[in-house]
Amino acid sequence: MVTKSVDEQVRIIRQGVAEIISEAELRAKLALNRPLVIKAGFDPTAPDIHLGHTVLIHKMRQFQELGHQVVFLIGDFTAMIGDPTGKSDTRPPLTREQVMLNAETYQRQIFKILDAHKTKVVFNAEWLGALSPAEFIRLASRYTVARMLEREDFSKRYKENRPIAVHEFLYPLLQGYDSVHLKADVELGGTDQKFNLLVGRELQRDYGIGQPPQVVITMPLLEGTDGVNKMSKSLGNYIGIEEPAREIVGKIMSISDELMVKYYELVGGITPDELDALKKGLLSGEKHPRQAKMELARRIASRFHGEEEAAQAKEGFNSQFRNKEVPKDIIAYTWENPLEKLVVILAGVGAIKGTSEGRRLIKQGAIFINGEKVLDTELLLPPGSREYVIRLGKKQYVKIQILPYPKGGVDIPNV
RNA sequence: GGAGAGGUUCCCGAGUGGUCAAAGGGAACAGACUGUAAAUCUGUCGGCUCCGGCCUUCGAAGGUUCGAAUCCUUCCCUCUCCA
Repeated sequence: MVTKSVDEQVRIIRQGVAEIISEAELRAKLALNRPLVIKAGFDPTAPDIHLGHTVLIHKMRQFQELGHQVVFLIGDFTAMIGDPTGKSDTRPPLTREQVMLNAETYQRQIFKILDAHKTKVVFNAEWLGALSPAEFIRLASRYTVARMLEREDFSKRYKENRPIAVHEFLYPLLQGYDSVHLKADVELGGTDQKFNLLVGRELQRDYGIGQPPQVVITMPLLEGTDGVNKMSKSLGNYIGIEEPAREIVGKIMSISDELMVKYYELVGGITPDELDALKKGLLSGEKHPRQAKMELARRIASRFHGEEEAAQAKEGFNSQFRNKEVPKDIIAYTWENPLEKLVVILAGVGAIKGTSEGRRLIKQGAIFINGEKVLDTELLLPPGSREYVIRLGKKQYVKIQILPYPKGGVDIPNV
């Protein structure tokens, strides 16, 4: 049921978007007062999704809350051809099994944001796989090479004499054909998808779907925790939504203040009014950025792990970093050879990569045993009944108990 | 089919016989400063180390040499241009 006025809807839809092509057309569609078909496509290449992916999903949720029909399209057909975006390494085409497995993961994860009952999940192999070669050629004939080269990615590569594989031209066409098939009213995508989304518009017109072509809405790409590059697994700057709550909280607390506002806007799940209030509060100094960030962290953590875990994560974070307390649940190890070097033990249990790293950390004053800074890189750890609580850097803690030789007889020096 | 360019440490990229574990930048890690902010500054950044060094690395395999990332041979891979 669509209940809100066009103006109200537009205000919510506009939150955080990069571009709407065009807003007038969007208004016209909204004025029809029927649930619109909102399409967003995802490649099932990622085995699990991170916060960056959820930008689109949050936008979908807003549409869903406004009473529209969101369609979560899994590009299983396109994924089996292979990834065409020249930026990444050529990926080996996925097998049917991998695609299905990844698709399942998607479904498990997206419904933490979307309402499963109101979401239509579709696979494009269903119709793309059914296209005959003749229909395929017909589809390819709808677009010219010159127009394809309008795409920034293509034209740049073309000018720079870098290769463009023929099948890469098919990608926008296939994606656009999805819009034809689904009779999409709106297609959502990242800003990097703009060209593809526009092709969908043209194809809809060309095929004549009996309604005005889709409105294109692009969303900004969410920067990762480094604040510079777009969030991606390969860059290691991502926040996975299935990561432990404490990880999510920790990572969000480490982002910059500017980025925090963007996160609020794109994945915070808040209304335009709430966003305005937040910005004002930060500007006037009424709201401390740290407090706002913690609220965001808790918000996001609780979405994926529930209130309770999020609250625990928050508490754990505060006690560790604010009150400088030793966290409660640190990994405990036992070590069976007494009189071993600390660096060897730490490497042995996997807390560090190798003894060289351990020596480096000690030299840099980053290792503490029971609160005391370790100064000697060759320090031996004597056995004892008590566990050593070892801190490495600011974040990492391990507990290690050194077992004495069963027969005894070894001198136990003091630390 | 013909001509040419190139594959260097996590990434980009310099290096064309010894002074090369290999410039510079980025990432990463640590320290200072803090709100575990960000930014900035400093340090580390192949492995091992008795801190003297030792071992392994420059697409792969051989070879020349006292000595090779650098020269030769073969092979694998990537790219461009011409047809």
